[in-house]
Amino acid sequence: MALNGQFAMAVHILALLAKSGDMNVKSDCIAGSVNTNPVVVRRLLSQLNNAGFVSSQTGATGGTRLARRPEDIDLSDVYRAISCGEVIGLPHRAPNPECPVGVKMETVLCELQKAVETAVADKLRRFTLRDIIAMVEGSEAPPIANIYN
Amino acid sequence: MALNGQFAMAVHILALLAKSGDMNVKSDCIAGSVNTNPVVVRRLLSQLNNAGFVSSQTGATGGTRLARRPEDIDLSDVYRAISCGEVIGLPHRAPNPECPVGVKMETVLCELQKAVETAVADKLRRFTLRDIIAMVEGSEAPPIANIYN
DNA sequence: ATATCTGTAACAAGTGTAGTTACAAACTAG
DNA sequence: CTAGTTTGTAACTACACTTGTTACAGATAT
Repeated sequence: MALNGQFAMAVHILALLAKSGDMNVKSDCIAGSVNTNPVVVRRLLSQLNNAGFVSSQTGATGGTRLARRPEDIDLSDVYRAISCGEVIGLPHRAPNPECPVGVKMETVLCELQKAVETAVADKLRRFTLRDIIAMVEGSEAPPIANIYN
Repeated sequence: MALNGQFAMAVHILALLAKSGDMNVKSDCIAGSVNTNPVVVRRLLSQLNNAGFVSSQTGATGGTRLARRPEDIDLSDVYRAISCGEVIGLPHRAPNPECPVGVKMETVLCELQKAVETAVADKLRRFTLRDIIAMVEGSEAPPIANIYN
């Protein structure tokens, strides 16, 4: 399974909150849309809260709402806030230290990893939450075409 | 753990083979450098063989060698050949079909996934196996600086 | 006070990867 | 042709990670 199904869920949740404006949305309600358990939602909301994207209230009329404007949240921020796995995973066991190639490969792969991670962040930075809800709302001719640049 | 530790290992192996030229390299030897089990190496070599990157021989003087020139193999090909997981994983459970936002999110996230996957491939395409061994060999001033563009 | 919701801990279940052993098939050398 | 070596692959175990679920304490509005 995907390491970062969490990221997809986070975007889903944030879009939901963005569309709800100032209203407090309950984890039960979110879970209904995402089709999962409320606790799973709250676990993720906890991370989004720490990152300052949302703010939650306990109690009878509690729930969660967006803490920033949708145009001020871009997906690279979200990607960073959610502890996703790395795009290019490095091996668990380090290479044989007695093999000169192996030792060098370790640093090369590490640089490569950073390069790819940067490319992903650059791409995600092009999308704000506002763009996402525009895509969700516009049934015809969504700005999805702009994705490929 | 990382879904695609396999990709890192594939690059390591291919670099090793590239440096060995026409010589057959045994899975035991590769496993020694990567620091893992020969069978794990052979499993991965099997995928690289299917993709046409390497060719193997059984028997006494057997082993594996590169089937193409290092400058004709780029890392996006390798990434595609190795069955890595997706960069952005989509949720296993589909969203609630009765939630209009959820349904729309599914397609938006799918487009987003494709966009990121494309960005990764574009970045990896910039590196051939020849570039990788240049990085491994050059102890000073490797072309790693070129990674960030 | 009571009802309701969040935050978090704890646990079970399912899944995937890595490591390992074992063995058949293929091939070379003498 | 026989003996030795190596690949290719199946089967199994161990480990780690993610998700789903239950349970409950703390906070808050009515």
